[in-house]
Formats: sequence, C-alpha cells, structure tokens
Amino acid sequence: MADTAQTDHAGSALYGIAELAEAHGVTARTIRFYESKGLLKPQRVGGQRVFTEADKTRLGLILRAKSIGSSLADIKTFLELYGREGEGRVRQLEFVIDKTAREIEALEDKRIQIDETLKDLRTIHEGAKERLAKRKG
Amino acid sequence: MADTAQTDHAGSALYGIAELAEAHGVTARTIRFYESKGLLKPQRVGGQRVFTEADKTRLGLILRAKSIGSSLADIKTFLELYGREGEGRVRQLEFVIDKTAREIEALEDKRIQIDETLKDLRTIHEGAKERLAKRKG
DNA sequence: GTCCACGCTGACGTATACGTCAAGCACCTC
DNA sequence: GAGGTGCTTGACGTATACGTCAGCGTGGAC
Repeated sequence: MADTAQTDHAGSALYGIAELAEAHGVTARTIRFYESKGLLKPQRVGGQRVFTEADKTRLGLILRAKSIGSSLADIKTFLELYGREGEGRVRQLEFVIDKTAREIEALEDKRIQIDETLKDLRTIHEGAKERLAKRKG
Repeated sequence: MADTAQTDHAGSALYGIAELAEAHGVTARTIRFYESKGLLKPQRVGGQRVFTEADKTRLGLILRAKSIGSSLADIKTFLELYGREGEGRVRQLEFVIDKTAREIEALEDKRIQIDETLKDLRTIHEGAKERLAKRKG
C-alpha cells in the first residue's frame, strides 16, 4: 500500500467524484455517504477526493451487493473479507471461511426463492398470453 | 383459546393474527402494517381479524418477494397480477404480460448478480481453506 | 480582479418498514 | 367483580439509505 500520494502518470486511471458517480449511475452524494460509512476510502488532494481503479472496482462490488439485497453494513464486513484474505493468521482465515460459508448459503437460498418466483411469474405470463391469443384468434 | 387453527367443521382452516405471525416468523404488528398497506385483507369478526388459508398463502408470497428484495409497493402490484389474471379483458391481459415480462427480466438479472457474487465468495472461501490447510499441514 | 462551476462539510428532510408504547374493549378465570 | 390475556386503533420512535439545501473554499476562464 502506497502511503503517499504518488503521481504515477503512466499508471492507473484516476477519477473525480462526479466522474465516478456518472460511471456507475449514482450521485456524488451517494459516494460521499458510502465513504462516511467506511465503504470507500479515496485519497485526498487538497481536500478533494481522488479515486483509483481499485476504488472504482470496490464501488462496483458495493453496488452489485446492494442489487442483490445486502445492507451497507453487511457489505462493509463483506468487503473486508477481500482485504483479510491476504493475511495468513489462522483465526482470520477461520473467520473468513465461516463468514463466506454462511453468505454462500444465504445466497443459494435467495437463488431458490428467485427461481420459485420466476416459475410463478412464467406461469402467469404464459397463461395470460394464451388467453390473449384466444381472444384475438 | 386453543393455539391451533380451527378446522373442525367443513371448510379451510382459520387463523388469528398471533397464530399467523408465529407461523411465518413475523410479528402481529407487521401483519397489521401489511393490511394497512393493502397487501392483506382479512375478514373481521367483531373487530378482530380472521385469516383464511388464502390469506396465509398470500402472506407467504409477500415474504418470499420481500426476501428477494422487492418493496412492499412493488409486491402490492405484483400480487394484483394473480387477481387480474382471471379477468379476460384484452388490456388487462396485455398489462399482465408486459408487467410479468419486465419482472422476469429483472429477476433473471438479479440471478446473474447472485451467481457472480457466489463465484467470488467461493473463490475467497476455497482460497482461505487452502491457506489454512498449509498452515496446519 | 471577478465570476462561477465544482467540491467540501454539516444539518435537516424524506421514504420505507417496521417497533414501541398508550389507552381501550372483550372474554375467561377465579 | 377483579384480574389477566389477547386484540384493537392511533401516535410516536427508530434504522437504513440516501436527497436537499446552506454556506464556505478553490482553481480556471475571461
């Protein structure tokens, strides 16, 4: 981790808050809010936020997790799994293994709920189409 | 009052609010809230709510939809699709067909997000397990 | 130098989805 | 008939996830 603001000109792209917001279809307010909740930690240049590619990826993960119904609090701990994975301490590893296992189970459950709902919706959809065909035929 | 649903005479079972709440793992307050939002319409017997099997099924649908991230407002219109399906008017049918098609698309999209997240989680999970095995091995 | 568009930080407002009293009625038990 | 339990309706409180000002500072364009 670079602890100083490096100007690696030929390196990765940097983004302003408006740019990043635009790119992900959220408002700047939302990004500031996520930072206030500890989900993002952009560098500062004279008070202004500067986002790296890593930050952009992170925001993508946040939004994806949100889209499947995770709360920001859950997302925070979830994101920390990525960071902690590198550390090799046994207790950390066990924590990660347990946490991910639970999360995987929860998501598989959610997938089942979605599949059942999809089945219902398709039944309704096809039924309505048939009725309409009869009306028109 | 016995805490079992009344089934003695011919007809489907009936439930009190506490019973129904218990059966679905929600509070009575939640059920009253859903009724106030028009999601449930139990009969009344001297002011008290009485729920039928149909009401119970309906509550199940509500909770399932909620678990996959739908808002109560969306669930309300979604539930009306079941009711409307029977009506044969062309505009109604077209409405149902369109609405369900959009919903199906949205859910398929959500499924993809979940699958991607599951993939990431499994990678983290397996990686951590391997590291732990090396530590212990 | 002046403007102003952009970004910053509070502070307050809003929608959703309930929880938590408070006060009251109905019925059952003792 | 006194108490307890369960259900009722407001009314207000709370957590989450932001939106919306207000007021201030800053770097460019003219």
